[in-house]
Amino acid sequence: MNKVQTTVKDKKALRRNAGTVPSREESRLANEQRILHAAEEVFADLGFGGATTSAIARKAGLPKANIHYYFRTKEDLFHAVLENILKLWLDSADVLIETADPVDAISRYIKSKLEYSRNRPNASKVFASEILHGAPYLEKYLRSSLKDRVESKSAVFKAWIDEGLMDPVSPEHLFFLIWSATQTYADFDIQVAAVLGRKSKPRSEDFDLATEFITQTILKGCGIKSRK
Amino acid sequence: MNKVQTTVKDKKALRRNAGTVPSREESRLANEQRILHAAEEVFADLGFGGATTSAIARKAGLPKANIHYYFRTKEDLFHAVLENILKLWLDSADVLIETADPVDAISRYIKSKLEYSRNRPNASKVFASEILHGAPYLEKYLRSSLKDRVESKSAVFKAWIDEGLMDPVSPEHLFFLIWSATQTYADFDIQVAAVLGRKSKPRSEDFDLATEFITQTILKGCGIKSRK
DNA sequence: TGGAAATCTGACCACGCGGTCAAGTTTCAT
DNA sequence: ATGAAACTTGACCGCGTGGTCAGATTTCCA
Repeated sequence: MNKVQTTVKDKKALRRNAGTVPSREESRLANEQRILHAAEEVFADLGFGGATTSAIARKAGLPKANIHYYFRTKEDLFHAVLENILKLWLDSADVLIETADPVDAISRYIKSKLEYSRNRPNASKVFASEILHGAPYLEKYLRSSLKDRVESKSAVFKAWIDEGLMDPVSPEHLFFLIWSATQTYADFDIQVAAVLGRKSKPRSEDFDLATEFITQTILKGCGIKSRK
Repeated sequence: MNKVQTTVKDKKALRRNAGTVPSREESRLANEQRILHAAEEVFADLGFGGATTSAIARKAGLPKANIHYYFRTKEDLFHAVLENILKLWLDSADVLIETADPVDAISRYIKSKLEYSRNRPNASKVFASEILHGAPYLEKYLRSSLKDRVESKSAVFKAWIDEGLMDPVSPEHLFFLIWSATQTYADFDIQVAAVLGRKSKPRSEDFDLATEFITQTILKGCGIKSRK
């Protein structure tokens, strides 16, 4: 009862002795991640308006008040989820550089977009839902960062066009086509599954076929040629 | 005060004399339409969970209780909106018939899908939002009517493939491509507008360019040939 | 022209929501 | 060892929501 150091009434101390107790910072980060993950799922299922903080808390296995300790308001939490997703979105176009081989670069881009749809469907849905409902939070970002990004990557397409490596298509609309064609397998997975007769989610082989089909159609449709 | 027949305290009677009073049925239908229209807009903006019946009532210019007189619950109203939209969706694939000219039929199909995106963006958004969030109401329909529809129209594509009029692509995935490529101009109009530097909505000329680009890319990408 | 049926609406209600708070417990630098 | 700061959480609150209802008004046809 008075063994000060070794008493076992403290679960944390027990785990610490097993070498598993997280430090303050570790557990803070871990909790934030749990909350963000749970929130992503709930927002994807119910939308911002339909989601409740208590549903998120339940899914994260924490009391509701704890959610509000880490994220002041439901809106703050939603924004944090979106920020997380944006990073993934931005980086994917990095394969598109002027000196790359067009066939190679575009194939990779489509492939990575589809892998994202397969691996992070909830992230894709939250993002889609935000834009669908008028992007009240993201609009600024869309008009600045994304627009700049697209402009700079459009220059790559234009260079390829000048080199005769692809047909003179509108780079912006080509982006819209690639984005929509690939994200539809995440955002509308229920529809895809229904049409293909899958029980719930599209299968792995459906994604493979989609990759093949979209890649071939766009390469051929835009007359994209290899340097080799 | 006792002029029984001609008293003017009754606005409806006044209008009736001007030949404009709607009958009971007319006004019922008119009200239903007003409510459905307002609801479509609010659901598109806020999603099912974010929409409120009083916001819908305000937009329709009717007291909230009246909304509940015509549609018992918010869910009933949402379903009514969806049913309305489904009709439009189903009919659009009618141009795809075996004896048609492939280039012609697919061009028309893409064109009509894009016109729908331009003219009824809110309808498209409500539909998208429902599927995005797991299609709790539409799932049955997706797995039956839509699947049947796609299967029967896939047969048309297969016949064309056998005739050597197009490459041997997966008809289902071709549908996914056409749907996503065209609907993105309604569902993600804010993103399209932002990237193209438009103030709010994409312009008419953006839709024209999109039509041209998508049609050409898919025709060429799938090697679709004309009978002529 | 009477009165049943349909339509309209202001006032109301129970409920669940986002958010707060005070009283704890745990951590950790000193 | 200490105590300030960080974290945890059950209990609570005001508000706006979806939905109800009773009573007034209008329509319509027998």
